[in-house]
Amino acid sequence: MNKEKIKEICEQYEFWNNLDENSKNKFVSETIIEKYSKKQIIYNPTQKCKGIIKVLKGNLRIYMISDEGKEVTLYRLYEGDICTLSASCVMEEIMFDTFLMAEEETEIMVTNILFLKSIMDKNIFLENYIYKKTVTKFSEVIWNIQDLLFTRLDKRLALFLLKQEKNNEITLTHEQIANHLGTAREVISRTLKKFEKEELIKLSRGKITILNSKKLKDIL
Amino acid sequence: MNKEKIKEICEQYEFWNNLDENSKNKFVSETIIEKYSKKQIIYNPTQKCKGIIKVLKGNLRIYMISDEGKEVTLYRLYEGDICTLSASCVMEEIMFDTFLMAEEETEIMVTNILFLKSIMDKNIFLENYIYKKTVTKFSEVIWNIQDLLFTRLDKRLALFLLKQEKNNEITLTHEQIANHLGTAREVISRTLKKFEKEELIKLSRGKITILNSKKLKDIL
DNA sequence: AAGTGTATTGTGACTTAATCACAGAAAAGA
DNA sequence: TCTTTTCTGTGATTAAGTCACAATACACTT
Repeated sequence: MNKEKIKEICEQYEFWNNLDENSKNKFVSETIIEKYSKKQIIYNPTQKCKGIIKVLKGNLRIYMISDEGKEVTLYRLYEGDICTLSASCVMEEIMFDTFLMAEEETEIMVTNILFLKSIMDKNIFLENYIYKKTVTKFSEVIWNIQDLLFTRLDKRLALFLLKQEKNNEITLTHEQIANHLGTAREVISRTLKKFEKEELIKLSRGKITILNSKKLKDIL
Repeated sequence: MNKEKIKEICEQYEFWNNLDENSKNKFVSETIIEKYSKKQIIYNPTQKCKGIIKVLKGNLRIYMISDEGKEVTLYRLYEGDICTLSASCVMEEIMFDTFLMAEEETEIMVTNILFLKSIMDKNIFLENYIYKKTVTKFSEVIWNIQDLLFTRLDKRLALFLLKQEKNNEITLTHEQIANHLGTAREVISRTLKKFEKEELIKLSRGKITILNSKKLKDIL
């Protein structure tokens, strides 16, 4: 019965109709559902490669770790998204190690990498699908990094607040915001304090209230 | 006779044997050789898409320009390298604009994009080749940016000097070095001056001489 | 050889952001 | 209520980018 659900989701893959009947069946049987709890690491470079992941519930963070131990978030995946970096061992072009963590209670569907490898040699449609998805995400990463390099932090923060806001409220800690924007918590705290002094927002523990979204937009 | 040379180079493409005879001939006839002088812009986003480029001589710089007009170099291509970003219009996944400039006297081979588009729909091997090459370069970009984000400038500069050195000499201006490392000229000048005071290098106009490469390596 | 213009380098002053090191406040748990 | 943990605030310091301009070296003319 679980397999039925898996099959249904697998059939949505663009390359699905380019697989032969045999491969289709094997694909489903080589695909499993896994559940992870908040902050649990799904994949790290010391483990053997995992395979293609599809997010069914929750969200994932893909990040790198520098020599000094600092993390850079490359991107996040949400419900319905596909992760190919967890299958990076089939792409010899990729020369850096990534980590994968569940940010929330998360449910994913994983297709075994050895199986994928075995059909990729015969099926270029699958290979192409993986590379295409990877280009999409890398393009996103490069775009974000250019923003990070060139846009002042107050602008980025203002934009982030406006994007996250629901009913003029953002329920995130400064730590979490810093993590999303790729900076340090203190910097966020200070900038938020500056916004508060200008009466653009009101701060409280774990929550930010937007008081003047017009002026906040002016920062952009 | 020029076409003979072009054909010869085209035959090295990995996807070549996956083209039919007709496409092979058309491919050659749709491929031309172009020459550019130093600092000449080969491609900018306002132009229509160019096509796949192979560098025959010289080198290219691929870069983005921020809203405020600042440049970020994504990567450079040298003899034998292939540029797929100049064909980014066939990859809808790419969401940023890039520029292409000849850094030296440069000779390139360009295959017309409209022709490529027409066979890409029928030929997944070509499509896959382009995506694969793009992943390779993007992987490099992400790697470089992580270095830029996390490694101190003096380290990166020391490494750069050691890499560029020929007979303990580097014949580049501070401006050029800054451009390679993605920073400002003043910062390079100051850091070099610091190195000179520590007697690691000797500075002269347009030239840097390494005096103590051991100590320079210690910085890393 | 002197004069002129351009490219290159040097440097002080200032700003932004990252980092370190705490202190204090708020919430959660026992 | 007391204790512990999480979150926030803030000063001090440092790295790097930015602005503005001075000083030098070289190339080219006359």
